[in-house]
Amino acid sequence: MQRTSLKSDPCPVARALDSIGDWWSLLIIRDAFDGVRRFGDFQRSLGVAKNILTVRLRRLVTDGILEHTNSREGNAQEYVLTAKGKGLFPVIVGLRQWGESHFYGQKERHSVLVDRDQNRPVRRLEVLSRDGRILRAEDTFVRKIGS
Amino acid sequence: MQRTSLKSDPCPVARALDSIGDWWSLLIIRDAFDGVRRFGDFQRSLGVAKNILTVRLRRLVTDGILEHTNSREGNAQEYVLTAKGKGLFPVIVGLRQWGESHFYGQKERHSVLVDRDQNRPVRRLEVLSRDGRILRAEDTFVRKIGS
DNA sequence: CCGTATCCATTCCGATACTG
DNA sequence: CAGTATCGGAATGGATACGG
Repeated sequence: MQRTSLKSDPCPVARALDSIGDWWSLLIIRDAFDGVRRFGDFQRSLGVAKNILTVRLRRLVTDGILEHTNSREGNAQEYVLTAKGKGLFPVIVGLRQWGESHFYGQKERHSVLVDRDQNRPVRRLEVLSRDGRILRAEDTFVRKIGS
Repeated sequence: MQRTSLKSDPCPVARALDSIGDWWSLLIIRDAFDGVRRFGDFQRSLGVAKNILTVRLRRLVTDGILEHTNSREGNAQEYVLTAKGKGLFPVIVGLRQWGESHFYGQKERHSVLVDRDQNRPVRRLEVLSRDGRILRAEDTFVRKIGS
């Protein structure tokens, strides 16, 4: 039996996770946001086996999240986020802030995402309604379409 | 060799993914946000094998994301999101909106997350600076703390 | 109805050796 | 440097049978 594919799942969350819902992909994407571009740099930064990294990178390229610029003028090839890949920025930020809130003891400090302009931490990620209210899960529901 | 644990990784994203970075956990959490509470309902909704679901639920309870209310007055036990689990709301919304944007053809429609008060779709999730500007990845950097 | 136990196939992952 | 090839152990996933 094969792992169930979620590519055709009606839920957008499921389809998203079909692409990036494994152990390494989101970490690769995090590194990409931090400016990592080369195979060896991903490999050292993540401590992942090279064969695994190869497969993961290939998948991300196939799914249009990374672009493999092989044809740059006479120098090293790179993996760069596409527009689709950059669209995951709020997800990474959300994971980061959730991690900061719940996985560090009182004395243990962690890195912070900083706004370049203001040189201050980024505002906490919130789900907002059209008129700017902060929404919690209880304030929302999923309106199903079609079947 | 065992899978590398990320529990002590310096990066908050990594620690977060150590808890929820597998194929099923985020889908379970999505269902929990949608009001699913019982074992059998998760099982049917996800189509996951029961033994796997058992392990995943136990892990989520251990990590403080779900609470297993066994002691309710003489009736069925339930799995409910804790405060920590509810903190993943922006992440789920981010995944949902990213999935909506990139995995549906022009004619294929999808469900929408709706604000109960206004009965309108929730605002697109954005990363904001302290003064309300919309930040993109290029506008931010990670300030590392300690080593 | 809520799980647990067992079995088996597939996949994942890490280590290492190797190629261009 | 950027992968590919191969190997073995571990984890995952699905099906099914079973117990409370």
